[in-house]
This record gives sequence, C-alpha cells and structure tokens, in this order.
Amino acid sequence: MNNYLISIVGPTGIGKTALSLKLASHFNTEIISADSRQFYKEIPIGTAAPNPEELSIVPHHFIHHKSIKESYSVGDFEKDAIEKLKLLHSSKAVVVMVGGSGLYVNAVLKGFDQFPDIATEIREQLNSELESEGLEVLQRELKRLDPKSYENIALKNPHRVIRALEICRGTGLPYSSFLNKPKAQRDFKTISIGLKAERDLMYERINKRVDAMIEKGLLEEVKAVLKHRDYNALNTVGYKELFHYFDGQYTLDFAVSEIKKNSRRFAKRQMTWFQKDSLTQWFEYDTDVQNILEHIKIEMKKTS
RNA sequence: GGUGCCUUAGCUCAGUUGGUAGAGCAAUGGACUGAAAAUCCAUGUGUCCCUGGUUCGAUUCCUGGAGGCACCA
Repeated sequence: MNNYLISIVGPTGIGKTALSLKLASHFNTEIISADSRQFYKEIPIGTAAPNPEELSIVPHHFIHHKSIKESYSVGDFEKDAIEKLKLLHSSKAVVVMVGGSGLYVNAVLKGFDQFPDIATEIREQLNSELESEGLEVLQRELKRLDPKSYENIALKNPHRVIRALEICRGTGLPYSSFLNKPKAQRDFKTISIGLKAERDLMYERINKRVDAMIEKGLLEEVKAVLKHRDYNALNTVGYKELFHYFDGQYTLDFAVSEIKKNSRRFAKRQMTWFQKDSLTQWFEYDTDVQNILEHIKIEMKKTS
C-alpha cells in the first residue's frame, strides 16, 4: 500500500486553491500549503490565502500558523511539513499539497541537504558589511573560504554570497561541503499537477485579482501592518508597493499598477521554476476535474 | 485661417555634420539548497508619419500633405 502526495503547482492566480479543495474533498483528505506568504496570519488578503469558508471545507496545514514577526525558513518548513505528512499518511493514503513557492515545494518533494543552524547575528553582520564595504569584499572572502562555491554560485547575487558565507563563518567549514549528501528518502509517491493558461489570460486573471484584493480591503490590511514593514514577510508583492502609497511616494493608481506588474513578473518566475520539473503533468486552468482525477488514477496504478 | 515647434522601439525620448539608429522604462528568456511573492543574470523588438525632389545613397536636406501642441487672429 503506497502513500501519495498530490502536489499542485502553477503561477499565482491560476486556480490552485480551488483545485486543491476539489481534490482533497474527493479523496476525503487534508491540504498542506507550500506557500511562503500564506503562512502569515496577518496578511490573508494580499496573499490570496484560502478564505474561512474554504478553510472550513477541508482541514488545512501551514496556513496562518505563523506571525509576520516570526522568522520561518524553508528548512523549518521542510521539517514541519514532513512531520505533518507522516502523521497524515498514517491514516490517509492520499494527501494534497498546494503552493506557488517552488523552493518550498521542492523542500517537501525532494529534501535539502542538512545545514547547522547559524546565529542570526552572523547574517546581520554580513548584511552590514555588504552595506559598508560592498559585494566585492564578500566575494573575495568566499573565494578564500570556499573556492568551490565561488565557482558555482551566482556571485552577483548578494543573497547567495551571504548565505554561503554565513555557513562558512558559522561552521568553519565550506558551504559546498554540506551539499549533495545522501538525503533521507521520502516514503510517499508524488503526483505533480501543474495548472497553466496562455500568457495573456494568465495576466488578465492576475490584474483582476489585484483589483478584487483592493475591494476586499487590502488597504486596511496593509495599514495594520505598516509598523512592521521591515520584517521579511512583508517584503512581498502587494505590501511593499502600498507602503510607498502610505508614504506618499506613490499615488494609489500607480501603487496598484505596480502590484499588478510585480505579480505578473512573479507569475513568470514561477513558470520558469515549475516548468523545469519534467514529472509535472500540466493542465489548462479550466480543465474539468474529472480529467485530472483520471490522470491521478492512472499514475497511482503505474506505481502501485 | 496665420506663425512656430513636434512626429524615431509597446511608452518617454536621444541621435545620425547624408552611409537604414540607441537609452531608460515596459516586455521576453533564464538562474536559484534556510531572505524564495526574495534575490540575481541575459536579451533590442523599428515602413525613423506620408509624398515627391536633390543625391551614388535621405530617417537626416528641400517641396507638398497628414496628425499633435503652443501662440496670434
């Protein structure tokens, strides 16, 4: 008897939530969210989290379980999600996972290498050095401490350089020495479903959804978290643009059009990420669920 | 109606002392193992408004026209 994880991926606003509810209801199971912003309870509107009715139809996990003031990394999520999955799979053969954060989806499906926890002061220190001395100085340190990573990572990307360096400094070992270790095998089979639409349509749906968010009270939501704007959880489309509106730097119209633009770009990046996984079966956003269930049945037969 | 200025990439504009053109933004493609709705990389898409003239060659100079803006009637 196999356990299955049905993973639903796709760009923002394509209809993943609706499909997840249908599939979870059909299999009488629960939903694990792999959305790095829907974790946070203070920001339901701008992250298009499932609404209370949707949440009441099917039990959800990792929705609104954290505060924007807490730091929560992919590593934390991987651990929590795998634990939760084990528990769910002990009574249900099928679990549904849905989310647009590719890195978080991969964390659950494939797993990451293990890294020790690094004191947050090290990253803060590195960030201030980046500010004061510039990226080149950090690149040179990386070349010295971890030549292998220096060759392999995107050196112009400060986040990457700093992550590698914080491991080097925090452990005394090269970042690269932690990579590509044998990983714990997953004890479930994954069936990956992708939802897509033609570019124009995808963009149109995004634009409309942003307008709907404004109507649902996004402005109030943003105003309520204004004083916490420096938390990473709020470095998020829909929030950062409206902070500028409340600062008086953007008109409301401009802020809204920036939100639409940044959402479209985000959707494009999501497609770039998800399309790489050749195991994902893609469906048009308006495909009848029966067709998707058919595909799932066939996949289950193949692996049973 | 008259005079002046403008018309070049999807948008805003630069430029070519005559040799078919380039910036910003937008867009597109991509990367990404604990910041990931984050962050980073790459890519120029064109009846240079139309017409006729001068010229070996006109987007550029000249004629006429169209559209826009401003001022004067």
